[in-house]
Amino acid sequence: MHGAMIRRSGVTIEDVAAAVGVSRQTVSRVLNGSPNVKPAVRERIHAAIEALGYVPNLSARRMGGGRSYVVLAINDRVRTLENWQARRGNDYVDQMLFGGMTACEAQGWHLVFELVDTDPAHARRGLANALASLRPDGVILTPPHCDNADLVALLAEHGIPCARIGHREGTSTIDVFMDEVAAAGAATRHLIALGHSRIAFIAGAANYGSSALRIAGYRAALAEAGISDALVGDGDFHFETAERVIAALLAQGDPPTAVIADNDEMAFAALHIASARGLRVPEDLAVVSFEDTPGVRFAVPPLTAIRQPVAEMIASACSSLIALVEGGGAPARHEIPFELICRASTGQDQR
Amino acid sequence: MHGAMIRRSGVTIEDVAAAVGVSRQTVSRVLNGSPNVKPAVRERIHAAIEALGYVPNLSARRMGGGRSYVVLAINDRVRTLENWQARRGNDYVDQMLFGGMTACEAQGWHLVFELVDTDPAHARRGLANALASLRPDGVILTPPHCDNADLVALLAEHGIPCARIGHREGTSTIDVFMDEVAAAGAATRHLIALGHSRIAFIAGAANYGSSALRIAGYRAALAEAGISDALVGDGDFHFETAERVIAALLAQGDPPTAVIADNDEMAFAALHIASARGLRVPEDLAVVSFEDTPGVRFAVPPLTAIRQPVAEMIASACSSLIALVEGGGAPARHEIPFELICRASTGQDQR
DNA sequence: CTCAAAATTGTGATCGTTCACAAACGAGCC
DNA sequence: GGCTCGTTTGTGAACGATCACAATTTTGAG
Repeated sequence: MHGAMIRRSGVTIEDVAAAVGVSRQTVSRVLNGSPNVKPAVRERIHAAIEALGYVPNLSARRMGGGRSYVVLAINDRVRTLENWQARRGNDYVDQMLFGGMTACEAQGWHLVFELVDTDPAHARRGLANALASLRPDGVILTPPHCDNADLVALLAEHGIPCARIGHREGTSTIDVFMDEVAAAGAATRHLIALGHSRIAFIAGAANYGSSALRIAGYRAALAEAGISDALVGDGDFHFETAERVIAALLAQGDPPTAVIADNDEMAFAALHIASARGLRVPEDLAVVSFEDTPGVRFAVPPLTAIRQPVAEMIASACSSLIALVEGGGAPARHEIPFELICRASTGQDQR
Repeated sequence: MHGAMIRRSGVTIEDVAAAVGVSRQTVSRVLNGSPNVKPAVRERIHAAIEALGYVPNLSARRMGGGRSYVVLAINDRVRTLENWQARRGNDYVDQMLFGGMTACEAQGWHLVFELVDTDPAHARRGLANALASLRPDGVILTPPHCDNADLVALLAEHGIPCARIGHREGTSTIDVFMDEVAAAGAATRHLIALGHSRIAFIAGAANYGSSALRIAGYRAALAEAGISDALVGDGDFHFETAERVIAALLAQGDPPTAVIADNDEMAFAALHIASARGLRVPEDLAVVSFEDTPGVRFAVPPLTAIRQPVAEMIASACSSLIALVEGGGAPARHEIPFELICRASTGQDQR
C-alpha cells in the first residue's frame, strides 16, 4: 500500500502540526503555554488537538529534557497486608490517593506511588532507584520518611522539590502539617467543657513526632483549666496494648471519666472495655479519638474525633509542588486546619 | 576542566557500557535477559550495574519502543472524599495499592493509578487519554469499569492486555474474581449450622453483579437445608437504608434471628439496631458481613465476615499481566479463594 | 517609507533506550 | 584447512517530545 506507514502508536505532535500547517515547535509552544504564538494560530492548534484527540506522550516529554509532569509519593514499605493496614489507619492511603490524584489531575499532572523501606540504609537506595527510573518533577515524603534528613538531602542533590507531610521544621522543603498541639487542646477543652476533670490521654508512640505534640497540647489545655493531674498512658496504636493501658488507668483509685486516644483503633479499645465492664458511654466514660476513619461513625456509640485532613494535606502538597515547578518561587509551609467532630461518644447526637 | 561534560541526569547505560568496555546494546541485552551474552561478560556487566548504581530510565525505555514496565489501574472517579470512601469500602484502595505495588515491584514493574469517569461517554475518552500519555503495557479495570465492554474494546484496539477485577465472563481478558455464590453459601451454611433458620440477607444493590450472585448463593444454601423462607432486604450499601430495611424485617411476625449484610457498613447498622433494642448479639441476633475491613475486628462484638481478598486479586491481576507481556501465552481466569472469618457476632471468641 | 526591535515561526540536536540489521567470532564437520 | 552455521557483539536509526538557536514576519517610531 503506497505511502502507508506503520504507526507504532497514536497521534503525535507532528500530526497536529501537519494538520494545522505549522511546525512541531509551534504546537509544543501552545502545549506549554508559551505567550509568543499568534492568537489565531493558537486557536487552530487547539482545535486540531481536540479534533485529533491528541495527548502528549509523557515519556517523550521527559526525554525531551522538559518536565515529567509526575509527582512521586513515597510511602513506607511493609511486608504484610496486616501491617500495611495497621500502619497509620487504613484510610490514610485511600485519602492520599483521592486528594493527590484529584489535585494532580486538575493540572494535567500524574501521581505515582512508590514503596520505600524505612530502614535508613535501604531508604536512600530505594529513593535513588525510584528517582532514576521515574525522574519525577517533585516528591512527597509521608511519615515516617518525612523525618529522614538523608532523603531530603538526596532530593536536594538532584534538585527535585520535596514536600513533607506531617513535618513542620523544613526550610528547603514544602511542609504540610496540621496543628497537633491545638488539635489535642481542642479535644481536651471539649471534654473539660462537658464537665470532665479526670481525662486520660492514650499516646500512640513516644518516638512519633505527632504523639509528643499532642501530649503537649493535652497538658497545656489541662493546665489552662487548672487541672493538675495529667493521665498519660503509653500505647502503641494497637488495640490490645491500649486495652491493657486503659484497664490499668481505670483500676486506679481515682479513675478517669474521659479518654482521648491517639488513633481510632485505641479508641475502639476504650469502647470495648466500657462495654465489657458495663460502663455507659458517654455517661460513665467519654471517648475522643484522633483520626476519624469512616468506621467511627458506625461505632456503638459513634465516636467523637479529631479529623486528620489527610486528603487536603496531600492535595496541598501536590498543588504546591506543581506551582513550585511551574511558577518558580520558594517552598512555603502550609498548615491545614483540623476539625473536631462531635458525636455520641461525648454526648452529641449526630453521626 | 578538560573533557568534563555537564550531565543532565544520572548514570546511563552508556556509562555502564564504557565501564565494562562493551557497547550499549550488550548492556541492554543483559538488562532484558537476552540469552546470547557470554556468561563472563554478563557477570562483569552485572557487577558494573551494581557498582555504578545504574537503574534504567523508564521514559527512555518506553521511547526506545520497548516496554513501559507500567501497569495502569483504572478506578472510578468521584467528586468528593465522602463518596470516594463510601465507594466500595474504604480499604479497597488501600488493599489495591498494597497488593498491586508489591506484585509489580517484585518484577521490577510499576503500578500507576488513574481516575476515570464512570459515565460511558467520558469513560472511553478518559481511558484513551491515559493510554496516550502513559502508554502502559497492561491495564487493570476495577468495578464498575470492569463491566464496560467499550473500554475492553478500546484496549483490544490498542493491543494492550487487560485484567478485570470482579468479572468472570471474559475470554480476551484476564478475569480475576472470587466465587460470590460459594461465599454467600458458606456464610449461610455457617448460620444454619449454628441452628438458625430465619436468616435475612441485606442486599447492596440489585444492579451490582456481585449482589445478585450472593443472593443466589444464599438462596441455594437455604434450599439445600430445606428452608423455604428467603428474607431478602433491599439495601444500598449505606447505613441509614440498611437500618430501615433491617427494622422492617424485625417487625415481622416471625422475625429473623440472623442477618447477612452485603457489606460492612450495613452490618454495622444491624449491630446498631440490636444495641438500640436491647437484642444481644449473637444470642438474639447473629450478624455476618461481606467485606471484612479492618474495623470489623473492633466492633462490639467483633463481626464474623467473608473476607474480600482484594489485595490478592490485584496482585494476581498484576502478575498475570506481567507474565502475559513478558512470556506471551493467553489470558486466563483466576478464581481467588474467599475466607469466612468467624468472630463473636456469630458466637466465636477470636478477634 | 525605512529600519531596528519585537514578536512569531522553524530547524537541527538531544534525551536514553531498544530495534533492525550487519559484522565478527567460535565451534564442528568433512 | 576451509567452510558453514550458530553465537556473540556492535552500529545507525528510531521513538516523540523539548531546547537552543536561527530565520522570518510583524510592529512601530522617525
